[in-house]
Amino acid sequence: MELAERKLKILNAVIKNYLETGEPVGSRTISKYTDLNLSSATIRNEMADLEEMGYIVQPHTSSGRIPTDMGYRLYVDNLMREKETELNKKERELNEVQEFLNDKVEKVEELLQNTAKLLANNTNYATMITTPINHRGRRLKFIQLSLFEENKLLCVIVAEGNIIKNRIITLKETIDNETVLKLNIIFNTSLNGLSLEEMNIGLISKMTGQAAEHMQLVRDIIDVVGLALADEDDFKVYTSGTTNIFKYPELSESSTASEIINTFEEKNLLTNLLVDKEDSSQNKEVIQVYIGNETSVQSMKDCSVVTATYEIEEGVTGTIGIVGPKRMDYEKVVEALKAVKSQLDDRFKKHD
Amino acid sequence: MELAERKLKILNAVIKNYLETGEPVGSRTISKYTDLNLSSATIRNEMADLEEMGYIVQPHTSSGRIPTDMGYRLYVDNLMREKETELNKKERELNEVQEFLNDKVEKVEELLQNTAKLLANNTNYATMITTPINHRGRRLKFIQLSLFEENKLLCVIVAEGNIIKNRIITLKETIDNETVLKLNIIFNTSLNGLSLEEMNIGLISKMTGQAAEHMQLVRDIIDVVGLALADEDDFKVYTSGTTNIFKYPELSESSTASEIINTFEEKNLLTNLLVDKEDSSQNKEVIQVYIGNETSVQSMKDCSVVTATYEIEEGVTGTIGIVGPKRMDYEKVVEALKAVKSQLDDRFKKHD
DNA sequence: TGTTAGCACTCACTCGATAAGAGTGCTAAT
DNA sequence: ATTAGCACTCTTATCGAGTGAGTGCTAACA
Repeated sequence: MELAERKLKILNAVIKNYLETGEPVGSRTISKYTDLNLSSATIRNEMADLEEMGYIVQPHTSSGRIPTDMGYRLYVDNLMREKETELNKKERELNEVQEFLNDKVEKVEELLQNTAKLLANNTNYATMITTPINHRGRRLKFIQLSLFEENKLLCVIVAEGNIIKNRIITLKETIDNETVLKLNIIFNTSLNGLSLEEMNIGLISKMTGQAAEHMQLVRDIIDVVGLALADEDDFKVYTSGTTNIFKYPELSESSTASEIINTFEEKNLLTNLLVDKEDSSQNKEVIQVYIGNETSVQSMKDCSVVTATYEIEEGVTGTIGIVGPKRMDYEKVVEALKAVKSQLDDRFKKHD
Repeated sequence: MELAERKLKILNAVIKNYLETGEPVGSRTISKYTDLNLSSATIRNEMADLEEMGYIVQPHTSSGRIPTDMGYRLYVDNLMREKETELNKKERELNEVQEFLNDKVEKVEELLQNTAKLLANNTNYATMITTPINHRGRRLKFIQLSLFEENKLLCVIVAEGNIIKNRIITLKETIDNETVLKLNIIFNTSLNGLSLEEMNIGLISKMTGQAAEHMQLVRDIIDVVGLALADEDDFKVYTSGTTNIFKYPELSESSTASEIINTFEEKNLLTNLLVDKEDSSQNKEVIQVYIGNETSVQSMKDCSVVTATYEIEEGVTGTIGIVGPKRMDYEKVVEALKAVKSQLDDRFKKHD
């Protein structure tokens, strides 16, 4: 069934009003604060239709209407206008972000944490942001072995994208510095540019051949390198503004709040909010909105989650997420996410 | 004024009972569930005295009594018995901890996070734990420079205690591998074993003398090393079980809970809970209890904080903390902290 | 045929009154 | 010194009445 123009306008008005107030909205309100010039009785008829179609409901007989998940969906997909009229405001926000992000933040960790905080403060919702990860297998760029103690070998492993990992190998045999130098050369000439999968048996036997006396050590090092490349211990989720959810009565009830906050504390639960959409990779560009049960994370069933993917280079992406009540200000959130996303993209590219 | 034996017993009974139930406790309850064999009327008289002395109060006229902060203090300092009778139970817990901590946890980060979680699950309070930090200035143990890109120099800095940091210096001039080798030798012979303060002007000029063409670079590297040694970016606070506070009605009210959880989210606020006692270093061995306003962190005024310091080697310590309602089970908490502390101490010493 | 005025009805919410229950302080008796 | 007894206080739960927002439906209207 096609929705008539007028119905859409009314639905839009209902949702807009509900987003602001959080109270069920009645026919009289719509009739007054809308340019439709219709009496409340007419609005009532239309609202009854909209209810029958599933876009709005009454919390109890004879109260105003609130949007259903389906109603929100329609709003987000078709009704919502991004506030492109308020260009100056948008630009102001952009500048603020820009200024903030350019400010003496050297470490990625700090940058991301600050971004989350900025976003939380500006939106009044809970936010999260992941470190960027490489979806294609990581390649080894450089390796440096050094003997820094009698029997301890430090392996510094630099992967593509200048991701640096340190591993310490405790030696069973003693080796001299000359050997270390030799190993360095062997490893850097043989392994560089290879991904985990490409380090195969043939290669290993060839390398152990070059350093016959230290077969075992070479194997150990390759193992360590392999594990280090595969290891995603540098994948982290930063959160901020968790307690913002207390600003929304519908989420403040102790059991609800507890579940949500718990999800934010258990970072691995949080990633579920962010990964499932990696699969549906139709368009990473776009900002995704998950309403209520659409999130597949049970504890978020009363929330909406809006995510954006930022990409610091081909195939290396991270996710930014905002969690709030279903009646969140989608326009503002989408706008803010776009601003932060684009700044983040730029920022990384500059520094690369 | 000295407290008579009987008053102490009654106070103890009041507090014990309140810890369990969270409800104001009346004279009748005490009279029945205590071996004093006194009527409720007598208890009432004694309780009136105890109230006058400031150990207990009535939330409103004609209700039972609850302990004041002063009452809790007396309890913690003098009345509380550690459950040494229940040796088997204690031992069981110890074993559980031990088993848990020995289980395939390689990285410190994971170990600490797991410890926090274990403690939170066992106590039903919110927990936190800091990484160990060195209170004496850190010394440089080893440095490794390598050119891993045309104009990018990787500095791997190993400090005492095998704390490893990576820094990347973007070069203004180009240098060859030979120079890097030379620099490595200069740095390792000149700087090793020195703390930040000992890297003085004289030393720097001597070093730039040895590598005359690269004065600026040498200075830059020394700067980077200095910053890296001073930088405590590896100081982290891990938390767990924040949402446990919802299990206690007196903390569940949205505004109270929000403040507490917010403090847990802002890790730097949390450190305030843990550092102020570093000063009063009389006895690090002992477990510290902060009741209500004693914590100096405003948001924790309705909570008690119990902390323990673990030491992985002379001068390198971290802190474990438990936050709960003032009516927390102090005995259990102290016991649990002791168990975890000792396990943690051992664990690190073993691996060193 | 679409729109509107009018009206009866529903439901949540507030407020006050009432009753029950837990606990106290005080007095007088033991 | 201890205790029984009693009047008193304060909280909490429950109930009913009153109010207000909002609806659905019907009948009149353009």
